[in-house]
Amino acid sequence: MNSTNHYPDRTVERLCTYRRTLRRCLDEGKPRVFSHELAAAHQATPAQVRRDLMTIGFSGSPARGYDVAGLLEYIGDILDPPDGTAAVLLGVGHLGRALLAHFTRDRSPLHVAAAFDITPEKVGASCHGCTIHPLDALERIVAETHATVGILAVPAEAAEDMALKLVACGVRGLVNFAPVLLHLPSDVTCEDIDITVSLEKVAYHARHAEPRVA
Amino acid sequence: MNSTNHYPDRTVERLCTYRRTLRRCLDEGKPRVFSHELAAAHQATPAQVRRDLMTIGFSGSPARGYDVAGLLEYIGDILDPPDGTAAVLLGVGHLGRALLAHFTRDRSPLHVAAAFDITPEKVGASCHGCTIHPLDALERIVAETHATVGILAVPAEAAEDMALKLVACGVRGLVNFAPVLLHLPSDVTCEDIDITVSLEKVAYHARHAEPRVA
DNA sequence: AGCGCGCTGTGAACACGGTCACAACGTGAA
DNA sequence: TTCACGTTGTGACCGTGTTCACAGCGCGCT
Repeated sequence: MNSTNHYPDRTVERLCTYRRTLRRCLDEGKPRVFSHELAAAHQATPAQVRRDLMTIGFSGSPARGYDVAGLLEYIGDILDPPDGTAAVLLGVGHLGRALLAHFTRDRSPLHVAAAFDITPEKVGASCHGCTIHPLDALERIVAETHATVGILAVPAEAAEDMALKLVACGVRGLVNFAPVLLHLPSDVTCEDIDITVSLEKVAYHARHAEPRVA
Repeated sequence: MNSTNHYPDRTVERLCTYRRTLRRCLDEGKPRVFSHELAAAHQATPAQVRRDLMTIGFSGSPARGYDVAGLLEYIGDILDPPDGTAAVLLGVGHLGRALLAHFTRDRSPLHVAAAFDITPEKVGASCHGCTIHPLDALERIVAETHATVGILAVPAEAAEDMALKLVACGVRGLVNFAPVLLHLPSDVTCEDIDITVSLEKVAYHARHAEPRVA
């Protein structure tokens, strides 16, 4: 378990979602959870949950389960940098606005620090509490806000350009909503969210599902 | 290769994206492609592409590659029902509106046939060319439009309820944007798109990426 | 016509994540 | 104090998806 190249992607993903359940437990005043409870709240088996917690090195106690507050903090230490994570949004179209609305509502250790758009008449305006900046302010604002991730909500044609601009500013993580593959340096992490593909996949599976299994 | 339970999810996903590249080839008047060209346009190796095409039973010719038009049609026969796929959208908030805008622009064999919302003042209005219906019209309209997939863009608290309503109407595929796990019958396919988790994952990986690899 | 290059098709090996099954152990009851 | 139950921690196993490596083959060049 060296310092670079940490935990597997799938495990990290589940950690993010375990947190939600743990927070709910905390809200409900539930001090301890069992692996099977966490498993039920996710798409997982108890063994999977235990394996994940083993992977990150968190121990529970037999017959009493895992300490909710302790686990929550432990996961937080893994996922969150001490000073929170700042993101910048590129492209304030329909999707960009929806994302801004989402992240101003959503309570999470992540916040969108600034938004950018090329359209001159959008620049200077504010959307869901976030000021829209011109593109040429990107480098300055990324530096000022210490943003480490970028959200690409721009048209497909502009996506790669914008991605490279972000990378040039030092951003090393991207979430890309444009339906194109971005060619990026290997030290940049990119998560593609392709709504059309997701829908087509689901439509396919829905057509070919067996009538009934369980 | 029985009729139910078809191709692996990952393969289907790549087929969706291969189509994009193939359409672009067609637009450019390129009649044939090699596996390494398709691979370069995706996150894949040439062997992966050949394996996918082998899986679906499409043959190319050595030294000339794959026929673009033929492959495009072949994939279309696999992915698209003969009469297209209709989807319904539940929840016309910020995200719902962005999705409507997206799908009225995007040319694909998929279209959003109707939108639904509980808010009385939204009902009856039209958004990006799509009429917003009241929830109690769901069953009728799903039947009329032969919608097979549902898009959930509702708050987390309402998601499971809405999902079950859709399933009761005969919908067997869901795309869920709400940050909760839906408990559904096993013959229903559900794809979760969780933007917060994606961002947290990317932020994590960005923090732990090795400084440079290739 | 013959040759060589470069592509496809595919069995075999590999890697990874997920699951099983069980030993170890703490807790609560008797 | 002792016992039995239920849960954790984990080595071994398994299945799936990806990659390797090479045989087979068609095209274009000479």
